[in-house]
Amino acid sequence: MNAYTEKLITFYRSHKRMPTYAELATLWSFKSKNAVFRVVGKMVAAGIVAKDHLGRLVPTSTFQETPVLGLVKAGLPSAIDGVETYGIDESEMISFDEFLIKDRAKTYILEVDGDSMIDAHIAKGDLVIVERAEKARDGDIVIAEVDGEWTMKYFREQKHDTGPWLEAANKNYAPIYPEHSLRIAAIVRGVVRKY
Amino acid sequence: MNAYTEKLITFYRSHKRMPTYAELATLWSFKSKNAVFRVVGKMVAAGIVAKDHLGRLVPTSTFQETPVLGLVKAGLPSAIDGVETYGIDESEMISFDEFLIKDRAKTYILEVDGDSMIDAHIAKGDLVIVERAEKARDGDIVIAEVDGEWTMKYFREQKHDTGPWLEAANKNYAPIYPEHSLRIAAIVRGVVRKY
DNA sequence: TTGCCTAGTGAACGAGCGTTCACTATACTG
DNA sequence: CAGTATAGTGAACGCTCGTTCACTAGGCAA
Repeated sequence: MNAYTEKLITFYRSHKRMPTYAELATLWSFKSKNAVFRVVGKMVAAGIVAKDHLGRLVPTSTFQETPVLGLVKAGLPSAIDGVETYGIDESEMISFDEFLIKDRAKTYILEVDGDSMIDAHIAKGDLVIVERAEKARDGDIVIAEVDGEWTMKYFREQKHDTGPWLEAANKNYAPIYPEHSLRIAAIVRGVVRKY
Repeated sequence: MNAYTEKLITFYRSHKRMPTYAELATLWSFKSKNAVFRVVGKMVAAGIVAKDHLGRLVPTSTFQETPVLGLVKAGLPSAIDGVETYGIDESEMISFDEFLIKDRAKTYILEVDGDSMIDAHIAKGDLVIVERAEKARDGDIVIAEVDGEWTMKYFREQKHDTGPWLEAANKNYAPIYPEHSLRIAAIVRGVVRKY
């Protein structure tokens, strides 16, 4: 991660687009676009950036991602070295948006209220990433309408005579055996909590 | 969210840059760039996209974000309507990357191992977003090196004669009163879990 | 010293950019 | 029916784009 790359990424993150060669000349303190042209050429060769079908720069994965350093408890020594020394070149990088969302058109966020899924470590105030779906598999955490009321629970397929039912992750809540209707609206794909 | 906007956002997400007017003409099935020019003009007026200091299109918040529909348990009726009807125009939108990360240069991701923070609903396999820091405040969840070992715990300031100490969120783990050293490496800012 | 590589300058190129203008066809208004 | 918006076409504009070429200065090897 050299100085050129750093400034380029900073530009991209603040402007939400790639700079032109003229802008890069200013950014990198070159007086000629040709100097920029050759530095960019090396970056492309190194896979730091990519080029469009007609010359324009396109960001690679590096630009929106955050380094994953390792386990918090096991194998930490070398990982935590990274925290101190900025030695992030070899670590994995992820973007939360890409990590959490598979099908954008079907994905929504809901804020959690209540404690019925607390034993699954989904607490009040957490955000859940849900994906619209009509069907779920046993064990999925689903957003469902059961007998006219909406709720988030574990989906249980069969095992009870009356067909699919719902189970809370909290022993204070009884299982829900739908009387009239059970309609799946979405499946929970992830949980996010911020402090 | 009309058809023009949808196609534009799709283009941006797959190409990671804004299209040119010529590309938009193809995308929107116009034969003239002028038709594009006027549609874009209305979009800019409506705040859907923005323009650069020299004409080029720049994405707004809409482009990388996901709609937040509402609470899972309370006030759900209207919110869940959104899930079904795509009526997402009025809902809040967030980008996880922007939501979770304040200072990119100081932020890293760690994978959680062990169950010492389980009562804080941070389980094995979760990812924690941490921000490098030397100091923490009472109650923060920190990544720290205590007497040569790395751990994730609640940071407790004073209250014990020997100075700051660490507390697990699991009654099976005893509090940690550092004998020689307690060094804060990072503060936990968020948790992410994927199913 | 000579020769060669590297890094940078500065001018020039065609192509594609966003934008403007003149014009056409359709639809709504009185 | 004429009159006026509205939406689209197609050609043209100046400007900036990425790229190329010719040239200069410094460093290193033979």
